Amino acid sequence: MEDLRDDRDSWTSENCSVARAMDIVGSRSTVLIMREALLGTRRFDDFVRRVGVGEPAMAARLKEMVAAELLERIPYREPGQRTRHEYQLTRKGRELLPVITALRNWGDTWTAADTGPSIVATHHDCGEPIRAVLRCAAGHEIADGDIDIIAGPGLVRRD
Amino acid sequence: MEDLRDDRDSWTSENCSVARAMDIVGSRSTVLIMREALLGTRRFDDFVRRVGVGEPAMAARLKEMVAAELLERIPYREPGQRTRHEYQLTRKGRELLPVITALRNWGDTWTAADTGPSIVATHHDCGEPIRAVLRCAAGHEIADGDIDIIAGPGLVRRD
DNA sequence: GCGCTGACTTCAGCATACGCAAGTCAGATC
DNA sequence: GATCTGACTTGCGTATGCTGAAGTCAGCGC
Repeated sequence: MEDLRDDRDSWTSENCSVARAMDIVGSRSTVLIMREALLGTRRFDDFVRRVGVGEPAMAARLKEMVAAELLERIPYREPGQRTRHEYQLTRKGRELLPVITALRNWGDTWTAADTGPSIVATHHDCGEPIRAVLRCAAGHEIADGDIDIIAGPGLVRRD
Repeated sequence: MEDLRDDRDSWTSENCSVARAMDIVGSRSTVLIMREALLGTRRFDDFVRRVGVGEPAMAARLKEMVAAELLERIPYREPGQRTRHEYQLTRKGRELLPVITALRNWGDTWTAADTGPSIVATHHDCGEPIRAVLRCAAGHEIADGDIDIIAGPGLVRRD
């Protein structure tokens, strides 16, 4: 099987999933909102306070994220309160957890404060810390050089 | 063990590894340059052509990334050519692979073109496709609700 | 029907990111 | 010493992201 890296100029980066993903979650505040949402935050002013971004920016970001279907705007009502709206993660949003986790792992390793990480995600069943790792569909763990890059159905070749 | 999500307002998001990571790799073009670097690209004009960003932006980005120690600027010389410089991944840069992979997985699933993904990373030994997954240090695979969030040494509490 | 509150919106103003076009610069080839 | 080329830099103009301060709006409690 030919490895695409051997002839990098025979194909283009049109139709790149990384680029399309970055068009959606490419800004700093969007990622930090996802971090908070994955920690359970749902309300506008909690997002504002915990992410540390201003109200206008937050309103704009949340609107984008609802449009991108990362979040859903859902009415709720507490007893004796009027109807309000909260922002719940969709499945599409929840599935960004490996991205955020990988980012947190990397940040913990390479940009750590001298005090160490502030929070640790652990496995509920055994208490061991959780990391994002590479694994193949057969269950093997992937070491650094063990990867081939092959053509998918959407590859755009150049000739 | 107390789960920090139960009392989200008792601690702050200062010292957040995700935020610090985003300060370094938070822009679209930085991520796309990392994608190319992980595919083996090393030279200035190859980056310009393959990432699809202009020369001024590329020069600025590469300079930042060298300063952030994601890339190293290394002199090389081809026979009959003058000395030039290429950009090689450092270990710090190479360890962003799980982040990029998680992002590509997510993009393939949720933003796919109708044609399907353009490239697939496979395990060299068995040929199966590779994904970024969550795993705990004891080797268990992590399902969606199986995560606790506990305090790390660097947590900043609010009182 | 008035105040309160959470959830926004509106309005400057600034900083960064990017594009395009053109210019520079160093050194190997001729 | 003129030419060529890869690797940038300079100089614009535009778009996006953010901040801070102030204003709006929809009800529930009184």
